[in-house]
Amino acid sequence: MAEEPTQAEGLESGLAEQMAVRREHLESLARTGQDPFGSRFDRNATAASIQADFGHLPPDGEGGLVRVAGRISSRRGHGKATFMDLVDLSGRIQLYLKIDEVGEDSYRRLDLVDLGDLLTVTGTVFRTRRGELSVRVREWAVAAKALRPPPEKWHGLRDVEVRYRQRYADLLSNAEVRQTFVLRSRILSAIRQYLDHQGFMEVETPTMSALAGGAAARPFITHHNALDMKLYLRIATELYLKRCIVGGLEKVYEIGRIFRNEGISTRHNPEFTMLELYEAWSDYHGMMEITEGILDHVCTHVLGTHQVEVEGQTIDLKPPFARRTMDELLRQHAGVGLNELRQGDRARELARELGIPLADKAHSLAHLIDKIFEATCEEHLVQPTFVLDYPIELSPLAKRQAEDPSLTYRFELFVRGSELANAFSELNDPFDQRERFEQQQALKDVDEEAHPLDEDFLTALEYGMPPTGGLGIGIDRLIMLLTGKTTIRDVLLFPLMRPRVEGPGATGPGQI
RNA sequence: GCGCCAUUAGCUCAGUUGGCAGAGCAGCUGACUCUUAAUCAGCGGGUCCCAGGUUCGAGUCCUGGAUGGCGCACCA
Repeated sequence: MAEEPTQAEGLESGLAEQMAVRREHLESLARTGQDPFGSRFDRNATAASIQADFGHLPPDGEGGLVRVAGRISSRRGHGKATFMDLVDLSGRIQLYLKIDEVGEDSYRRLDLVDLGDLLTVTGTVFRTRRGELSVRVREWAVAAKALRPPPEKWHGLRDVEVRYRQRYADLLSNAEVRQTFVLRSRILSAIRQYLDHQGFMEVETPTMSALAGGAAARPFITHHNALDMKLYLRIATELYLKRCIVGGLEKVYEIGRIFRNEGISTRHNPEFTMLELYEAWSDYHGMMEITEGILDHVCTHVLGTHQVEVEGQTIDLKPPFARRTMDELLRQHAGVGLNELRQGDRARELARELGIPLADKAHSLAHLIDKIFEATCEEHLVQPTFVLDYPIELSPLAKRQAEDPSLTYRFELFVRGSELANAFSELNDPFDQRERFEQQQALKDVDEEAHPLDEDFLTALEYGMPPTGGLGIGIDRLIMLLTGKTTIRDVLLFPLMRPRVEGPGATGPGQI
């Protein structure tokens, strides 16, 4: 071991110096016979369980023996006594180590512990003079040595780029980030629990296929070597799930990853998670009930409240939600109904009047109506609102209304001006479906996202699909709403980032 | 794809009019047996994102680039 800091060390940069110190500590630890990367440790307590089990311990009381493990986040040495904070997923617990109690050798070895190290600890629970529940350590060991210093202990890791690129550093230094992902997991469990109780079965359909249908979006393209064929990553699960309904599975759902080759924004990641469910013998009214049921269940069993706060707005998720037709909303906020928009160039004119920026490509009527709705109505839909009766041009897979063939039995659920769910009574008439596909083919020149014609899906419909309700919920946006986040990247563990170019100045992964 | 903004120590951030690169945390040395953003004394640590340019002199001004954030477009 170096007696004094060498010249070389003195010249090293901050990080290299700190890593060198940690490496020396690791080696010294190994020399004392301790494995700096230990093995299994059977815990009988967590930070939170200690609070729960010994919360009523009197000031002079001494609780039972606990075995806890976690990361050292803070340390306050006092010569022959030391306090440390140990953090696990459940929370934080203070450790108290005194030279008289752990023994001199063990206490000296504490010099080899650095912030960020993972420790296993055995000791009794007591209350400090200041009243804080703590563990009086009898034995301790380094279970894994941290060779890199953790981010700043008080502010945590703030640099958003590093947070997303090195999420592990974000997670280990920001407890609230850990809690967001715990909550996401619980919400997904609750959704599955609710649907399973309603008699739905979870299925898995192909992520790759020769045709990307079920939505209007540009797909990712990949290639299968053995078959030497082009494959698309799915943009929706819809068409496969409906094949399941044809096959008699009656009530199916899939919570799956969807891939869309589109731009990236605070609300868009190239891959995202979508819940789609289909119920035979139901319709879009049934889907409204299920949508309300899912949200009610999650609010009740996960959040414990129906009020969520996002950017200072309070959203009330207590069902039933408002129900408004698209035509009604357009008349109210744009001053023009659907029928009028369909006439001549009215939609295009209005879009221009509203100053809607239109891309260079030509726009289908459906697209223009959608844009006008977006520009005039969406901002008013803050509290949960089902928007009903979408025009047929926007909905090539939805059932046509018997009373008005220009409309479909479809709704979208809006919250805070953005779409959270989309559902319709599924089109089960193979003749109508073929016509709609053909109309989409005609749009191909103006709309590159027009729906492809799926012959096998038509074949399935020809075997007979029962009247069916179908529903899609964007899970990431739901999680954003329920966790109060305004960026999709805050609810995705590993959002897509452009790779760092290697070279001088590059701060790629592993170079924090 | 377009516009605006950001990038300074391991981390969180200051940096004036263009004039020697700063603080807190973390690290190192020492003191301290109930602290909790522990405290006290001392020390080290910089490709100021990269490449050019202007200037006696650039973290600071100009041009180009990289990455990111926000907004727009596309979309869910």
